[in-house]
Amino acid sequence: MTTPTDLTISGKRATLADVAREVGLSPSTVSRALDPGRSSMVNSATRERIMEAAGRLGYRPDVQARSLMTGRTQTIAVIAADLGNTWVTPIVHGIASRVSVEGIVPIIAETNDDSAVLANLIDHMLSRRVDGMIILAARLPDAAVISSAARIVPLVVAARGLPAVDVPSVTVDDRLGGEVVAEHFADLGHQVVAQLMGPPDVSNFSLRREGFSAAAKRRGLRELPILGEAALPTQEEGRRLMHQLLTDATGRPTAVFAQNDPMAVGAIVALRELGFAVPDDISIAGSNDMPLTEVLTPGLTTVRYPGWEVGHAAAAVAIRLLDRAEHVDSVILDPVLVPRASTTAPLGAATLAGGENVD
Amino acid sequence: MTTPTDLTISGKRATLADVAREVGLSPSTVSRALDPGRSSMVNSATRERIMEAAGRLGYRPDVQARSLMTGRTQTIAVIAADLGNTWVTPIVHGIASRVSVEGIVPIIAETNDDSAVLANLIDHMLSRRVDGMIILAARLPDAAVISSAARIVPLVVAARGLPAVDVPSVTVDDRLGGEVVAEHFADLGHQVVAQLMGPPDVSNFSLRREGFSAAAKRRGLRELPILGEAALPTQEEGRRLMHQLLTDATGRPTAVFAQNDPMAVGAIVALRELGFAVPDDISIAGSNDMPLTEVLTPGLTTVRYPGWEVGHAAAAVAIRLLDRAEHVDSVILDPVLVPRASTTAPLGAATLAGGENVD
DNA sequence: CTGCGACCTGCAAGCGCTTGCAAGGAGATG
DNA sequence: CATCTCCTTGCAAGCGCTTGCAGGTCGCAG
Repeated sequence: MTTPTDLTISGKRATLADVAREVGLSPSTVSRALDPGRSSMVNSATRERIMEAAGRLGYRPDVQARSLMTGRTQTIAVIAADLGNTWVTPIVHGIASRVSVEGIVPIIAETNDDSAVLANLIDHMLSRRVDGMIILAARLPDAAVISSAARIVPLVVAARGLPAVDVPSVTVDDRLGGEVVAEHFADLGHQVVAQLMGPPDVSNFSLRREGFSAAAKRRGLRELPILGEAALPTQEEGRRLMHQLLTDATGRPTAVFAQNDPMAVGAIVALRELGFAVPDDISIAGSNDMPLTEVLTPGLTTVRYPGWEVGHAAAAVAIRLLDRAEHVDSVILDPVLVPRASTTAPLGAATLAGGENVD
Repeated sequence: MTTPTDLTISGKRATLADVAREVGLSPSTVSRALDPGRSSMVNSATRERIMEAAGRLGYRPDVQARSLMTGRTQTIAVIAADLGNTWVTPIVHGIASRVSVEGIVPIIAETNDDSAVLANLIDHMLSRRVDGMIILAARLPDAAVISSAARIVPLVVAARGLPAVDVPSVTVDDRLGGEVVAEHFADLGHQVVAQLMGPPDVSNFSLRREGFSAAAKRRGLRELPILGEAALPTQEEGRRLMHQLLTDATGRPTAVFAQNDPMAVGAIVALRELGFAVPDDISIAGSNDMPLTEVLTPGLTTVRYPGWEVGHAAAAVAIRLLDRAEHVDSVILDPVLVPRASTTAPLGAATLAGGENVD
């Protein structure tokens, strides 16, 4: 370090003025010389001197101060319901990947699914003058809050569509996700099927239900009525619903669609407890393609949820928005079925007896 | 909205001066009235008027501008190697939880394990005047870079200790993590054990190795020599190493410690391919307690890695640091063994089907 | 020799907020 | 009634940077 100034933690950093003084020029000139966009305005010899001095003093532009003038902070807020949710991570990852190439950096916060917190957070982020905002919510956030925020700052909703509000969103076609599972069951030759329903106020689940039911009907499958809903889309609830289904249903399905992977795992656990074999007695499919689902026994048939892509696309939309695009269309990505060992063609009815005597 | 001003996207937001004008006071007074810490300086009646006007105008303080004066941006940088890594997520989550209660918000970025990128990112974050920095790296980051950054900004390294550099860190005792597995094997009565080694330049793995070997020796177990190392700590590499172990080793272990869960899964896959039963022929333990390891068949014995706690503690250390604490001690958290079905007492030599006669 | 761009550089006015200091007024005190 | 204090409020000077505008120099054509 050739820096003459104190480098301790409290030592002041070099400012534009320091550099200017060092080379005997005005701050304006230094400012221009250091900005690649305007450095052509300054004599190249001077520019050299300035850059040399800047380097020597360890000058680093102050992004805060700059943004005060320019109005851009080069930050984007990412507001998630719960960072602990497995589906959130890849989305955040995708966002970070996309924005980082623009020199924009994501600021993250979580709402814990509390809409008051969400409103506060939006407010806080506006205070921070973020250039854009991406909201990641499973449940429907307060539409009024969202749309009023959208009027102030470029905003995109990811993972969750917002019907009837003119805010661009990036979602996965959950309806299609349900359909492909039903199609898969039909292709395998199943006739009687059922769903294990997640919390219905989360659109992802209700859309999967719709898609599954519609495709099942189209393919002439008999779908047993949905007996109950999971309070949370967890393994425990999946297990509970599977028990309920086998106890109370008016018929027995040969294939069951659990609306996410943890619930599917719970369903498999339940079946095992009751002495049924998966997939021989009952096929099970889940959704999301969580890590390790492939190595479960049996490997879980599931629907891959392209989280990274959602994040990437959401960031791209946000960027287009803050580049003053008038209107940007929402993006809908396709989920894709990943068939594995937990689904297979149904055996004859005979083998379905209480579970003993398979094979 | 009673706001008379334009609310379109380009409309200016209300500033302190606007509020001051509205109530006919100076900006200074308004500033004081709105800061809970100094609002006692202003007459309570005036304060009421100010707050009312602020609310009416939809005034929101500009954090950027404020930080220009105060020198604090209320942000903390979180620099991770790769947001896609499963162990990173809970740490980030823990960090967010801790800092949010201080009104601090995390800014995240990833290095892709590239130390040039790391240096740039640190620079960039300094430009943004972050109040503190938390570095999450699996591999040893350049110590010079780290320690010079630490001189400028409160910095803590998480998940990874930094020997010989005076920078506080928050880590999990990986050595102990290895020990508890060896102890567990010994308690079950195993005599011949082995490890599947992860990339040795990642300290977590080399420490696990040390711990395991030391404890094994202490308990009188025979540990087969480590034949090779994983290029990456993945399932595929775990599978490869397990094959290699059974082919080349001078003896056959009855229990194997795979240094993380994906490798353990790979090991199980390999054993299944070779016709060995887990845990009856060979017990397998992993490390990290990833989601779903519990429902694998067999449930995977593993070592729980307290990621959320690491993040939380790292944030706490950082906060103490930026509150001008002179020196803050590093934190070391204890991993804990989660015994499940993939480990059991060894059977007699006779039952070791594929293997002729170990023991 | 005058005039006119082209090219560089500096001035000064902010961006929206904080804060040390001083000033004004109202009570309180001797 | 003069003096002192406490309580409120305003002034003004920034924090570190950008930017419209003006001023200066120089080369060159008229």
